[in-house]
Amino acid sequence: MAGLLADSTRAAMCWALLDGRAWTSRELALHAGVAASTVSEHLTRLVEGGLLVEHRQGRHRYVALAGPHVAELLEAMAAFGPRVPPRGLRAAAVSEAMARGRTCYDHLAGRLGVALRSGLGDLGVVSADLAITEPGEVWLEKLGFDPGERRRSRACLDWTERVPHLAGAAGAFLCAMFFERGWIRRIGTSRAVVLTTEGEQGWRALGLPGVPAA
Amino acid sequence: MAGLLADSTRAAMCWALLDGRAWTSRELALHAGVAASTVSEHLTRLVEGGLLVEHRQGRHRYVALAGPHVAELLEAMAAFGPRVPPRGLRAAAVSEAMARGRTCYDHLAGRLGVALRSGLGDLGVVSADLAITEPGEVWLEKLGFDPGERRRSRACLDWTERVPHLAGAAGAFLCAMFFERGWIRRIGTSRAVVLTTEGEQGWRALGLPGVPAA
DNA sequence: TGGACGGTTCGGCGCCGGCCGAAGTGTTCC
DNA sequence: GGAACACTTCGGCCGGCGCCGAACCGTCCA
Repeated sequence: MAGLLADSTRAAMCWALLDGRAWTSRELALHAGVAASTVSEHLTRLVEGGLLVEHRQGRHRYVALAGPHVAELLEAMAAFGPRVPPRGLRAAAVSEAMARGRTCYDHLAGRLGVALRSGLGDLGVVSADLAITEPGEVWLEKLGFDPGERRRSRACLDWTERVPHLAGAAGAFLCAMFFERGWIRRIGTSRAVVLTTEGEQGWRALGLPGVPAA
Repeated sequence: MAGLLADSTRAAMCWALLDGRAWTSRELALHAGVAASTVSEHLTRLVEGGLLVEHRQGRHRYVALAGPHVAELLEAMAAFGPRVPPRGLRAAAVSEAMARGRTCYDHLAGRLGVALRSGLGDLGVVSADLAITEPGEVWLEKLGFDPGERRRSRACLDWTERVPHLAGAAGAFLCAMFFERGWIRRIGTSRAVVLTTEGEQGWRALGLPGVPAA
């Protein structure tokens, strides 16, 4: 089973899927730099292994991570790997952008994610264990969080910061809200995100301390 | 990095080390059914990869898991694997014993571990998020738990039950206490454990509901 | 000071699996 | 209907890696 993630090409594909979107087979082939036939075989194995789910539509085959648990497993494993410094100016810039803030499947990670978590902790919305407190639930509902969703939040080990951050339903909700309100913006098509000026204002308006440096 | 766990021999070795003890190179070779030279190479790679730590003593080389995080990663990955039914009566018996109750590195897992967790939840010792509550802390201290230890408990995804159970300092403390008081006993030299009759009495004496079936 | 023993290093064997290109299937668009 | 396109299947190549046995190095014990 671990063999599924052992291959560098498959790992690259899963890593790309961590942006939470569904990719087409061709896109993954381009991204991974291998032939379409190779990707096809890999995808079949990953789907059979339960790591990915597929969704066929016309002549396209869309694949996505099978769920948040897969994303969390991936980031947890990445936290193990040897911290290889990126080679080249361009790679270093990309790496720095990712470390600053990024999406992790459906929630925020990187320094931005950690800042959000610690801010929520200061506000008393979540406990030190990343459980949502009762006042925190009220606070979230005011923002539009549906209490019918699973109340249980989840910790997700941050790949760059090596610190847990907020995942689960609440993490996904806040990330979506940040996007909707234009508080964060993707850098190109990557997973990296930046806090916009509106985002900084919103950050303060929520009462969150310590606006993260841009 | 994931390649370290991809090989079945290395996986078997790590799996054996999940009992929390330090094994010698020879024992692992016997267990895995490969030559000593092969094990030696595997161990070197696993140690370099940070999954294992070694401790040389005389002509022996003891290896153990590098920490609880490794154990949790292993069980989390095992929870993914296809539930292969064991082949043969003997294998089925072993599997059943493991599912009933076992140690997971330094804490309890299996149905016994899950029963413990839910019992602690009913008592209000831990929250639904497996965080230790304030009354829970008092409760644990009465049993001899050192509050100086990290208060943060950890969730560990149970391999057989697919449900999180109590790991971390509190989980390790309770498991050690159960052993000391003779409430649980290892079956042979395996990770599987059984609740003794003293254990059943103790279970009730603690006020835990639902004594797990023997 | 031998011999037994645990562990390591090295050379070589064999298999597994990732990769590609070519041919084939189904879909969409003109 | 035909052409372009996304994807799949198949055969074959090749590199990597797990495995072993043999030789070697230290440690422990008589």
